[in-house]
Amino acid sequence: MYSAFMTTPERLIESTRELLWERGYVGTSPKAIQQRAGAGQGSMYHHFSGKPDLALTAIRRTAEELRAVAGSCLDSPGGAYDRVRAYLLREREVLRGCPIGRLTMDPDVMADPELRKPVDETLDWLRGRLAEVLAEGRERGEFTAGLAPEPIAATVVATVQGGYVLARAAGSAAPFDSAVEGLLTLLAAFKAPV
Amino acid sequence: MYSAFMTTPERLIESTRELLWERGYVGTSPKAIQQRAGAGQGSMYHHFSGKPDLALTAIRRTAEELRAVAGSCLDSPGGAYDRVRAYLLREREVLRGCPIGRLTMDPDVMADPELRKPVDETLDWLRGRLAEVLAEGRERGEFTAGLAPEPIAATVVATVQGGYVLARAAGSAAPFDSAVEGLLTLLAAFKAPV
DNA sequence: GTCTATAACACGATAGAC
DNA sequence: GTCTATCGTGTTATAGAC
Repeated sequence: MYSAFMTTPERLIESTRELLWERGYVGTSPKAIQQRAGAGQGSMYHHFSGKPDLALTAIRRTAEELRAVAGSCLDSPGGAYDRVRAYLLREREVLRGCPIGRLTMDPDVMADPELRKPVDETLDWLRGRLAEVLAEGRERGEFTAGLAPEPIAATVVATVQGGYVLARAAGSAAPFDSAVEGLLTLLAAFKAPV
Repeated sequence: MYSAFMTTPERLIESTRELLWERGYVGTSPKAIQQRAGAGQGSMYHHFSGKPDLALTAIRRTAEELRAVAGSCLDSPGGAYDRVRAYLLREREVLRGCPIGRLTMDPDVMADPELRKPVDETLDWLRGRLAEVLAEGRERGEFTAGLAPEPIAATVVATVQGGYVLARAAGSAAPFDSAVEGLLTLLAAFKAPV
């Protein structure tokens, strides 16, 4: 239940965002959304055409939020290694998983091009942005020439996404932290000698 | 639909394994299982107590299979780096994702300790086995002393699990292959000079 | 804008005939 | 062992009153 100071559509969107994160698209029913939002059925169908419409709005907002947070880590001043490190070590609710990445395992999301698009674009953007930071670092001589920006960027994003999987399986954030630690020591080997 | 030479329970288990892989636990209904298995409702409830029972049987079998395949890569003769490489490069249906890892995003699987156990144990075993191989390689002088087996093992498994996420989002195996390539170049930097 | 009523169907399971 | 019938509930809406 949300504050009465939020409008009904706003409460519906926020409740959908939470449920998509917790239970995915397949596991989230309109009824559950309505109950969490404290809104009736008529209300939901007045503001949105149905479950897909509401989900699309929710996913887009979550995607934008993720871009903003990741972007602020990667745009920060400082060296390339430290910016990647900041992205990897940023505060996370590890056991909840990634609200965007988890949608890739949802068959109904992947089957709908509209729902799928923001998921694809967000992870693609993230990989691209990381590759830019790494390339910049290499050109500035912070990294050795052997560092290939695109594959390493994919490895960084994959480590985070897979870290969530390991953490959720274990019921503990430890494997996530361990995977990130491992990646950072590997990456540190490519720092050019000062 | 399966061969008539498979027993009914066998067809039910195999059909459940496929559906859990494709749609997850929440997205898989008893009806869908029965239809794919070519079995009636009465048949399913005669051989299994219900959806959780059938799912448990299916998950255990899939977990065992994954252990066997991963184990055969990691137990192969040869150097530690090559064995990890063999695990990373083994044939995979990348776009289908990991049949075990995907279950970590399923709320009903995570909520049931019995269903969750094989998922946890499999990924935990995999991390442990990789750590053993890496530790062995370090002791034999194949890797430099700076390589920490446990964190790197977590990074390896996370890269694979996250690689699936990236591939499914992109609708292409390319990001998976890229992430693995990146990890292998990072790992190669820790090979001791010959 | 929000509410209740209703619909047609799916879910997950049980009962009992065959 | 397998089948159909039935059950109570949930799903995803639409209709129409307020």
